[in-house]
Amino acid sequence: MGRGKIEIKRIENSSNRQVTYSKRRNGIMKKAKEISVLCDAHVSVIIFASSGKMHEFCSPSTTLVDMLDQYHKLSGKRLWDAKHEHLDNEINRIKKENDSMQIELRHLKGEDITTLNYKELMVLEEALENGISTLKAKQMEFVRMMRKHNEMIEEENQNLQFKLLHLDPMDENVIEPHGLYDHQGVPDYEAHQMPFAFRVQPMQPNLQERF
Amino acid sequence: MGRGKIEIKRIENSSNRQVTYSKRRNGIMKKAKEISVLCDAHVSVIIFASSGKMHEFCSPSTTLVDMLDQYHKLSGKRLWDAKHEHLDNEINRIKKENDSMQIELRHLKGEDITTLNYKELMVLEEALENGISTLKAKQMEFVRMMRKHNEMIEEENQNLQFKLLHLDPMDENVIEPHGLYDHQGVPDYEAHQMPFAFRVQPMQPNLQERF
DNA sequence: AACTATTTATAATT
DNA sequence: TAATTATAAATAGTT
Repeated sequence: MGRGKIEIKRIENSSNRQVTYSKRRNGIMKKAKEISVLCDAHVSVIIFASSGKMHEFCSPSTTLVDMLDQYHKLSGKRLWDAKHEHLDNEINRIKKENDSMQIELRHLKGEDITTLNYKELMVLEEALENGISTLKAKQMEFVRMMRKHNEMIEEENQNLQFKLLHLDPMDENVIEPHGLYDHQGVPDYEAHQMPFAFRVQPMQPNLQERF
Repeated sequence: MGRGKIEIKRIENSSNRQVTYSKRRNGIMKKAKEISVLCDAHVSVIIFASSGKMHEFCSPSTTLVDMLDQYHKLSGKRLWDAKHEHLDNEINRIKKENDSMQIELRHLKGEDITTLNYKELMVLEEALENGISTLKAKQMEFVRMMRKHNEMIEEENQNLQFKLLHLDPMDENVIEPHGLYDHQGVPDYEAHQMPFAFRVQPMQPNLQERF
Protein backbone atom coordinates (compact mmCIF):
# COMPACT_ATOMS: atom_id res chain seq x y z
CA MET A 1 0.00 0.00 0.00
CA GLY A 2 1.89 2.87 -1.26
CA ARG A 3 3.19 4.22 -4.48
CA GLY A 4 4.84 0.91 -5.11
CA LYS A 5 4.75 -2.58 -3.74
CA ILE A 6 7.63 -3.57 -1.51
CA GLU A 7 9.13 -6.89 -0.65
CA ILE A 8 8.94 -7.84 3.01
CA LYS A 9 12.63 -7.90 3.82
CA ARG A 10 14.93 -5.69 5.80
CA ILE A 11 15.03 -2.12 4.42
CA GLU A 12 18.70 -1.48 3.84
CA ASN A 13 18.51 2.31 3.57
CA SER A 14 18.75 3.41 7.16
CA SER A 15 16.68 6.57 6.94
CA ASN A 16 13.99 4.86 4.88
CA ARG A 17 13.93 2.13 7.47
CA GLN A 18 13.54 4.66 10.22
CA VAL A 19 10.68 6.42 8.43
CA THR A 20 8.90 3.22 7.62
CA TYR A 21 9.35 2.06 11.21
CA SER A 22 7.76 5.20 12.54
CA LYS A 23 4.82 5.07 10.14
CA ARG A 24 4.13 1.39 10.59
CA ARG A 25 4.56 1.52 14.34
CA ASN A 26 1.85 4.17 14.48
CA GLY A 27 -0.27 2.01 12.22
CA ILE A 28 0.03 -1.01 14.50
CA MET A 29 -0.71 0.98 17.62
CA LYS A 30 -3.79 2.44 15.99
CA LYS A 31 -4.96 -1.00 14.91
CA ALA A 32 -4.35 -2.35 18.38
CA LYS A 33 -6.42 0.41 19.92
CA GLU A 34 -9.17 -0.16 17.36
CA ILE A 35 -9.49 -3.90 17.87
CA SER A 36 -9.55 -3.47 21.61
CA VAL A 37 -12.46 -1.05 21.28
CA LEU A 38 -14.35 -2.78 18.49
CA CYS A 39 -14.11 -6.29 19.91
CA ASP A 40 -13.35 -5.57 23.52
CA ALA A 41 -10.18 -7.55 23.35
CA HIS A 42 -7.25 -7.15 25.68
CA VAL A 43 -4.20 -6.19 23.68
CA SER A 44 -0.61 -5.63 24.55
CA VAL A 45 1.91 -4.42 21.99
CA ILE A 46 5.53 -3.80 22.83
CA ILE A 47 7.96 -2.69 20.15
CA PHE A 48 11.66 -2.03 20.36
CA ALA A 49 13.22 -0.17 17.47
CA SER A 50 16.62 -1.41 16.42
CA SER A 51 17.88 1.77 18.07
CA GLY A 52 16.61 0.38 21.39
CA LYS A 53 13.79 2.86 21.81
CA MET A 54 10.64 1.31 23.15
CA HIS A 55 6.98 1.93 22.46
CA GLU A 56 4.07 0.12 24.00
CA PHE A 57 0.34 -0.11 23.89
CA CYS A 58 -1.91 -1.81 26.40
CA SER A 59 -5.68 -1.75 26.18
CA PRO A 60 -7.08 0.48 28.90
CA SER A 61 -9.32 -2.26 30.30
CA THR A 62 -6.32 -4.17 31.63
CA THR A 63 -2.69 -3.96 32.63
CA LEU A 64 0.41 -5.59 31.29
CA VAL A 65 0.86 -7.46 34.56
CA ASP A 66 -2.64 -8.88 34.41
CA MET A 67 -2.14 -9.89 30.81
CA LEU A 68 1.12 -11.61 31.60
CA ASP A 69 -0.59 -13.41 34.45
CA GLN A 70 -3.18 -14.68 32.03
CA TYR A 71 -0.49 -15.52 29.53
CA HIS A 72 1.25 -17.53 32.18
CA LYS A 73 -1.86 -19.48 33.04
CA LEU A 74 -2.95 -20.17 29.48
CA SER A 75 0.36 -20.87 27.78
CA GLY A 76 1.87 -22.81 30.64
CA LYS A 77 5.19 -21.30 29.61
CA ARG A 78 7.13 -19.94 32.47
CA LEU A 79 7.87 -16.31 31.98
CA TRP A 80 8.71 -15.95 35.57
CA ASP A 81 12.09 -16.99 36.72
CA ALA A 82 12.80 -19.78 39.13
CA LYS A 83 12.21 -17.58 42.12
CA HIS A 84 8.78 -16.72 40.97
CA GLU A 85 7.79 -20.28 40.35
CA HIS A 86 9.18 -21.19 43.71
CA LEU A 87 6.92 -18.60 45.33
CA ASP A 88 3.93 -19.95 43.45
CA ASN A 89 4.70 -23.47 44.66
CA GLU A 90 5.20 -22.23 48.17
CA ILE A 91 1.80 -20.57 48.13
CA ASN A 92 0.11 -23.69 46.87
CA ARG A 93 1.84 -25.82 49.47
CA ILE A 94 0.88 -23.53 52.34
CA LYS A 95 -2.66 -23.17 51.11
CA LYS A 96 -3.07 -26.95 51.13
CA GLU A 97 -1.65 -27.15 54.63
CA ASN A 98 -4.05 -24.39 55.60
CA ASP A 99 -7.05 -26.22 54.25
CA SER A 100 -6.30 -29.46 56.04
CA MET A 101 -5.70 -27.63 59.29
CA GLN A 102 -8.95 -25.80 58.88
CA ILE A 103 -10.76 -29.09 58.44
CA GLU A 104 -9.06 -30.60 61.46
CA LEU A 105 -9.96 -27.55 63.53
CA ARG A 106 -13.57 -27.72 62.49
CA HIS A 107 -13.70 -31.39 63.36
CA LEU A 108 -12.21 -30.79 66.79
CA LYS A 109 -14.86 -28.14 67.33
CA GLY A 110 -17.56 -30.60 66.35
CA GLU A 111 -18.31 -29.03 62.97
CA ASP A 112 -18.76 -30.97 59.74
CA ILE A 113 -18.38 -34.32 61.47
CA THR A 114 -21.34 -35.88 59.68
CA THR A 115 -19.01 -36.87 56.86
CA LEU A 116 -16.66 -38.80 59.14
CA ASN A 117 -16.71 -42.56 59.38
CA TYR A 118 -16.46 -44.65 62.50
CA LYS A 119 -12.71 -44.96 62.64
CA GLU A 120 -12.22 -41.24 62.06
CA LEU A 121 -14.70 -40.44 64.81
CA MET A 122 -12.71 -42.64 67.14
CA VAL A 123 -9.44 -40.90 66.35
CA LEU A 124 -11.14 -37.55 66.83
CA GLU A 125 -12.53 -38.63 70.17
CA GLU A 126 -9.13 -39.77 71.36
CA ALA A 127 -7.68 -36.37 70.48
CA LEU A 128 -10.46 -34.54 72.29
CA GLU A 129 -10.19 -36.76 75.37
CA ASN A 130 -6.49 -36.13 75.36
CA GLY A 131 -6.98 -32.39 75.11
CA ILE A 132 -9.52 -32.41 77.91
CA SER A 133 -7.38 -34.47 80.23
CA THR A 134 -4.32 -32.29 79.67
CA LEU A 135 -6.47 -29.28 80.25
CA LYS A 136 -7.81 -30.71 83.50
CA ALA A 137 -4.27 -31.33 84.68
CA LYS A 138 -3.37 -27.75 83.95
CA GLN A 139 -6.42 -26.60 85.84
CA MET A 140 -5.39 -28.75 88.80
CA GLU A 141 -2.15 -26.86 88.86
CA PHE A 142 -4.06 -23.61 89.07
CA VAL A 143 -6.04 -24.99 91.95
CA ARG A 144 -2.90 -26.02 93.76
CA MET A 145 -1.44 -22.58 93.18
CA MET A 146 -4.57 -20.97 94.52
CA ARG A 147 -4.53 -23.13 97.62
CA LYS A 148 -0.91 -22.48 98.30
CA HIS A 149 -1.48 -18.80 97.82
CA ASN A 150 -4.44 -18.83 100.14
CA GLU A 151 -2.44 -20.62 102.79
CA MET A 152 0.31 -18.06 102.60
CA ILE A 153 -2.13 -15.18 102.71
CA GLU A 154 -3.81 -16.65 105.75
CA GLU A 155 -0.50 -17.16 107.46
CA GLU A 156 0.45 -13.59 106.66
CA ASN A 157 -2.86 -12.38 108.04
CA GLN A 158 -2.20 -14.13 111.27
CA ASN A 159 1.25 -12.59 111.43
CA LEU A 160 -0.15 -9.14 110.83
CA GLN A 161 -2.89 -9.55 113.36
CA PHE A 162 -0.34 -10.74 115.88
CA LYS A 163 1.86 -7.72 115.20
CA LEU A 164 -1.14 -5.42 115.37
CA LEU A 165 -2.09 -6.69 118.81
CA HIS A 166 1.41 -6.36 120.31
CA LEU A 167 2.62 -3.04 118.88
CA ASP A 168 2.06 0.63 119.66
CA PRO A 169 -1.17 1.69 117.85
CA MET A 170 0.31 5.22 117.36
CA ASP A 171 3.10 4.01 115.01
CA GLU A 172 1.74 4.48 111.45
CA ASN A 173 4.51 2.59 109.69
CA VAL A 174 3.71 -0.79 111.10
CA ILE A 175 1.11 -1.91 108.61
CA GLU A 176 2.70 -2.59 105.24
CA PRO A 177 0.33 -1.78 102.38
CA HIS A 178 1.27 -4.80 100.22
CA GLY A 179 1.95 -7.46 102.79
CA LEU A 180 4.90 -9.80 102.87
CA TYR A 181 3.87 -12.08 100.10
CA ASP A 182 3.98 -11.09 96.44
CA HIS A 183 0.48 -11.14 94.97
CA GLN A 184 1.66 -11.08 91.36
CA GLY A 185 1.61 -14.28 89.28
CA VAL A 186 -1.83 -15.35 90.35
CA PRO A 187 -4.45 -14.40 87.76
CA ASP A 188 -7.72 -12.70 88.48
CA TYR A 189 -10.77 -14.85 88.30
CA GLU A 190 -14.43 -14.38 88.93
CA ALA A 191 -17.17 -16.89 89.43
CA HIS A 192 -18.53 -16.59 85.90
CA GLN A 193 -15.06 -17.12 84.47
CA MET A 194 -14.45 -20.41 86.26
CA PRO A 195 -13.85 -23.34 83.93
CA PHE A 196 -16.44 -26.07 84.04
CA ALA A 197 -14.15 -28.35 85.96
CA PHE A 198 -14.22 -26.06 88.98
CA ARG A 199 -17.95 -25.75 89.13
CA VAL A 200 -20.22 -28.28 90.82
CA GLN A 201 -20.24 -31.24 88.49
CA PRO A 202 -21.57 -34.54 89.79
CA MET A 203 -21.04 -36.07 86.34
CA GLN A 204 -17.40 -36.89 86.99
CA PRO A 205 -17.07 -38.08 90.62
CA ASN A 206 -13.64 -39.58 90.04
CA LEU A 207 -12.18 -36.20 89.24
CA GLN A 208 -13.73 -34.72 92.35
CA GLU A 209 -11.85 -37.27 94.44
CA ARG A 210 -8.58 -35.69 93.49
CA PHE A 211 -9.34 -32.47 95.34
CA MET B 1 -11.51 0.17 4.60
CA GLY B 2 -14.39 -1.89 3.61
CA ARG B 3 -17.80 -1.58 2.03
CA GLY B 4 -18.61 1.11 4.54
CA LYS B 5 -16.89 3.19 7.11
CA ILE B 6 -17.41 2.13 10.72
CA GLU B 7 -17.25 4.05 13.93
CA ILE B 8 -14.60 2.86 16.34
CA LYS B 9 -16.83 1.67 19.15
CA ARG B 10 -17.80 -1.72 20.48
CA ILE B 11 -19.53 -3.86 17.84
CA GLU B 12 -22.77 -4.89 19.50
CA ASN B 13 -23.65 -7.78 17.19
CA SER B 14 -21.81 -10.68 18.71
CA SER B 15 -21.09 -12.66 15.58
CA ASN B 16 -20.01 -9.57 13.65
CA ARG B 17 -17.71 -8.76 16.52
CA GLN B 18 -16.26 -12.23 16.44
CA VAL B 19 -15.64 -12.09 12.68
CA THR B 20 -14.10 -8.63 12.83
CA TYR B 21 -11.92 -9.74 15.70
CA SER B 22 -10.57 -12.64 13.75
CA LYS B 23 -9.86 -10.56 10.64
CA ARG B 24 -8.24 -7.67 12.44
CA ARG B 25 -6.25 -9.93 14.71
CA ASN B 26 -4.72 -11.55 11.64
CA GLY B 27 -4.09 -8.09 10.23
CA ILE B 28 -2.21 -6.95 13.32
CA MET B 29 -0.15 -10.10 13.50
CA LYS B 30 0.81 -9.71 9.86
CA LYS B 31 1.77 -6.07 10.40
CA ALA B 32 3.80 -7.02 13.43
CA LYS B 33 5.68 -9.62 11.47
CA GLU B 34 6.26 -7.17 8.61
CA ILE B 35 7.62 -4.34 10.74
CA SER B 36 9.93 -6.70 12.56
CA VAL B 37 11.37 -7.85 9.21
CA LEU B 38 11.40 -4.51 7.40
CA CYS B 39 12.87 -2.50 10.24
CA ASP B 40 14.40 -5.25 12.35
CA ALA B 41 12.40 -4.23 15.34
CA HIS B 42 11.57 -6.47 18.24
CA VAL B 43 7.86 -6.85 18.53
CA SER B 44 5.57 -8.59 20.99
CA VAL B 45 1.83 -8.73 20.50
CA ILE B 46 -0.47 -10.51 22.92
CA ILE B 47 -4.21 -10.46 22.37
CA PHE B 48 -6.97 -11.95 24.46
CA ALA B 49 -10.37 -12.21 22.85
CA SER B 50 -13.27 -11.41 25.14
CA SER B 51 -13.85 -15.17 25.12
CA GLY B 52 -10.51 -15.56 26.87
CA LYS B 53 -8.71 -17.18 23.97
CA MET B 54 -5.18 -15.95 23.53
CA HIS B 55 -3.02 -15.23 20.48
CA GLU B 56 0.50 -13.97 20.48
CA PHE B 57 3.26 -12.89 18.22
CA CYS B 58 6.87 -12.41 19.12
CA SER B 59 9.51 -11.49 16.59
CA PRO B 60 11.77 -14.49 15.96
CA SER B 61 14.92 -12.55 16.82
CA THR B 62 13.94 -12.39 20.49
CA THR B 63 11.78 -13.90 23.21
CA LEU B 64 9.00 -12.53 25.33
CA VAL B 65 11.12 -12.91 28.44
CA ASP B 66 13.95 -10.93 26.93
CA MET B 67 11.56 -8.24 25.81
CA LEU B 68 10.01 -8.02 29.25
CA ASP B 69 13.46 -7.76 30.76
CA GLN B 70 14.18 -4.88 28.42
CA TYR B 71 10.81 -3.40 29.19
CA HIS B 72 11.64 -3.58 32.85
CA LYS B 73 14.93 -1.81 32.39
CA LEU B 74 13.68 0.90 30.06
CA SER B 75 10.32 1.73 31.55
CA GLY B 76 11.44 1.52 35.14
CA LYS B 77 7.96 0.22 35.88
CA ARG B 78 8.00 -2.72 38.21
CA LEU B 79 6.37 -5.61 36.53
CA TRP B 80 8.25 -8.48 37.80
CA ASP B 81 9.00 -6.95 41.21
CA ALA B 82 5.43 -5.93 41.75
CA LYS B 83 4.42 -9.49 41.12
CA HIS B 84 7.07 -10.79 43.46
CA GLU B 85 6.11 -8.40 46.16
CA HIS B 86 2.51 -9.40 45.81
CA LEU B 87 3.41 -13.07 46.13
CA ASP B 88 5.61 -12.36 49.12
CA ASN B 89 2.78 -10.54 50.84
CA GLU B 90 0.41 -13.34 50.04
CA ILE B 91 2.79 -15.87 51.53
CA ASN B 92 3.23 -13.86 54.70
CA ARG B 93 -0.48 -13.45 55.06
CA ILE B 94 -1.17 -17.15 54.68
CA LYS B 95 1.72 -18.11 56.93
CA LYS B 96 0.34 -15.96 59.72
CA GLU B 97 -3.04 -17.56 59.28
CA ASN B 98 -1.29 -20.89 59.33
CA ASP B 99 0.58 -20.18 62.53
CA SER B 100 -2.46 -19.08 64.45
CA MET B 101 -4.36 -22.15 63.30
CA GLN B 102 -1.45 -24.34 64.30
CA ILE B 103 -1.44 -22.81 67.76
CA GLU B 104 -5.17 -23.24 68.11
CA LEU B 105 -4.86 -26.84 67.00
CA ARG B 106 -2.08 -27.55 69.47
CA HIS B 107 -4.11 -26.00 72.25
CA LEU B 108 -7.14 -28.08 71.41
CA LYS B 109 -4.92 -31.14 71.55
CA GLY B 110 -3.66 -30.10 74.94
CA GLU B 111 -0.20 -29.06 73.76
CA ASP B 112 1.57 -25.85 74.79
CA ILE B 113 -1.19 -24.83 77.14
CA THR B 114 1.17 -23.85 79.94
CA THR B 115 1.37 -20.37 78.45
CA LEU B 116 -2.39 -19.85 78.59
CA ASN B 117 -4.01 -17.75 81.25
CA TYR B 118 -7.14 -18.59 83.14
CA LYS B 119 -9.58 -16.95 80.78
CA GLU B 120 -8.00 -18.56 77.74
CA LEU B 121 -8.12 -21.96 79.40
CA MET B 122 -11.81 -21.46 79.99
CA VAL B 123 -12.50 -20.58 76.35
CA LEU B 124 -10.49 -23.60 75.31
CA GLU B 125 -12.39 -25.86 77.64
CA GLU B 126 -15.69 -24.60 76.34
CA ALA B 127 -14.59 -25.43 72.76
CA LEU B 128 -13.48 -28.91 73.77
CA GLU B 129 -16.66 -29.62 75.70
CA ASN B 130 -18.59 -28.47 72.67
CA GLY B 131 -16.62 -30.75 70.38
CA ILE B 132 -17.07 -33.69 72.70
CA SER B 133 -20.79 -33.20 73.07
CA THR B 134 -21.31 -32.91 69.31
CA LEU B 135 -19.20 -36.01 68.89
CA LYS B 136 -21.23 -37.93 71.48
CA ALA B 137 -24.42 -36.99 69.68
CA LYS B 138 -22.99 -38.31 66.46
CA GLN B 139 -21.97 -41.52 68.21
CA MET B 140 -25.46 -41.92 69.63
CA GLU B 141 -26.71 -41.93 66.09
CA PHE B 142 -24.36 -44.76 65.28
CA VAL B 143 -25.63 -46.67 68.29
CA ARG B 144 -29.22 -46.19 67.25
CA MET B 145 -28.34 -47.43 63.79
CA MET B 146 -26.60 -50.46 65.22
CA ARG B 147 -29.51 -51.32 67.46
CA LYS B 148 -32.05 -50.98 64.73
CA HIS B 149 -29.88 -53.11 62.51
CA ASN B 150 -29.49 -55.75 65.21
CA GLU B 151 -33.20 -55.88 65.85
CA MET B 152 -33.89 -56.42 62.19
CA ILE B 153 -31.23 -59.09 61.94
CA GLU B 154 -32.65 -60.90 64.95
CA GLU B 155 -36.13 -60.72 63.57
CA GLU B 156 -34.84 -62.06 60.28
CA ASN B 157 -33.04 -64.85 62.07
CA GLN B 158 -36.24 -65.90 63.78
CA ASN B 159 -38.04 -65.89 60.47
CA LEU B 160 -35.35 -68.04 58.91
CA GLN B 161 -35.32 -70.47 61.78
CA PHE B 162 -39.07 -70.71 61.59
CA LYS B 163 -38.93 -71.47 57.88
CA LEU B 164 -36.14 -73.96 58.44
CA LEU B 165 -38.20 -75.90 60.94
CA HIS B 166 -41.33 -76.08 58.83
CA LEU B 167 -39.93 -76.81 55.39
CA ASP B 168 -38.73 -79.94 53.58
CA PRO B 169 -35.04 -80.37 54.57
CA MET B 170 -34.38 -81.88 51.10
CA ASP B 171 -35.14 -78.59 49.28
CA GLU B 172 -31.78 -76.86 48.83
CA ASN B 173 -33.19 -73.50 47.68
CA VAL B 174 -34.84 -72.65 50.97
CA ILE B 175 -31.93 -70.90 52.66
CA GLU B 176 -31.27 -67.58 51.03
CA PRO B 177 -27.59 -66.67 51.18
CA HIS B 178 -28.11 -62.97 51.88
CA GLY B 179 -31.29 -62.95 53.96
CA LEU B 180 -34.24 -60.64 53.57
CA TYR B 181 -32.71 -57.51 54.99
CA ASP B 182 -30.16 -55.37 53.20
CA HIS B 183 -26.90 -55.35 55.14
CA GLN B 184 -25.45 -52.39 53.28
CA GLY B 185 -25.30 -48.95 54.87
CA VAL B 186 -24.05 -50.15 58.23
CA PRO B 187 -20.31 -49.63 58.70
CA ASP B 188 -17.92 -52.33 59.80
CA TYR B 189 -16.67 -52.06 63.29
CA GLU B 190 -14.54 -54.16 65.54
CA ALA B 191 -14.03 -54.11 69.28
CA HIS B 192 -10.70 -52.31 69.08
CA GLN B 193 -12.20 -49.61 66.87
CA MET B 194 -14.98 -48.79 69.31
CA PRO B 195 -14.89 -45.17 70.53
CA PHE B 196 -14.46 -44.72 74.25
CA ALA B 197 -18.09 -43.83 74.72
CA PHE B 198 -19.16 -47.32 73.72
CA ARG B 199 -16.83 -49.16 76.05
CA VAL B 200 -17.57 -49.92 79.67
CA GLN B 201 -17.27 -46.57 81.35
CA PRO B 202 -18.67 -46.12 84.83
CA MET B 203 -17.33 -42.55 84.75
CA GLN B 204 -20.39 -41.18 83.01
CA PRO B 205 -23.48 -42.93 84.38
CA ASN B 206 -25.86 -40.35 82.97
CA LEU B 207 -24.79 -41.24 79.45
CA GLN B 208 -25.36 -44.91 80.18
CA GLU B 209 -28.96 -44.20 81.11
CA ARG B 210 -29.73 -43.20 77.57
CA PHE B 211 -29.04 -46.66 76.22
C1' DA C 1 -15.35 -19.12 4.03
C1' DA C 2 -14.95 -16.44 -0.25
C1' DC C 3 -15.89 -12.10 -2.58
C1' DT C 4 -15.65 -7.17 -3.59
C1' DA C 5 -16.56 -2.32 -2.96
C1' DT C 6 -14.59 0.81 -0.23
C1' DT C 7 -11.69 2.63 3.28
C1' DT C 8 -7.26 2.90 5.21
C1' DA C 9 -2.28 2.54 5.37
C1' DT C 10 1.74 3.74 3.51
C1' DA C 11 5.86 4.03 -0.23
C1' DA C 12 7.47 7.19 -2.98
C1' DT C 13 7.65 11.86 -3.92
C1' DT C 14 7.79 16.67 -2.98
C1' DT D 1 11.56 16.41 8.58
C1' DA D 2 6.85 16.92 7.30
C1' DA D 3 3.08 16.99 3.93
C1' DT D 4 1.20 15.03 -0.30
C1' DT D 5 -0.46 11.55 -3.27
C1' DA D 6 -0.72 7.41 -5.93
C1' DT D 7 -1.19 2.92 -4.92
C1' DA D 8 -1.23 -1.41 -2.16
C1' DA D 9 -3.43 -3.57 1.55
C1' DA D 10 -7.02 -4.28 4.80
C1' DT D 11 -11.45 -5.07 5.70
C1' DA D 12 -17.03 -4.24 6.24
C1' DG D 13 -20.71 -5.83 4.30
C1' DT D 14 -22.41 -9.21 1.18
C1' DT D 15 -23.07 -13.80 -0.88
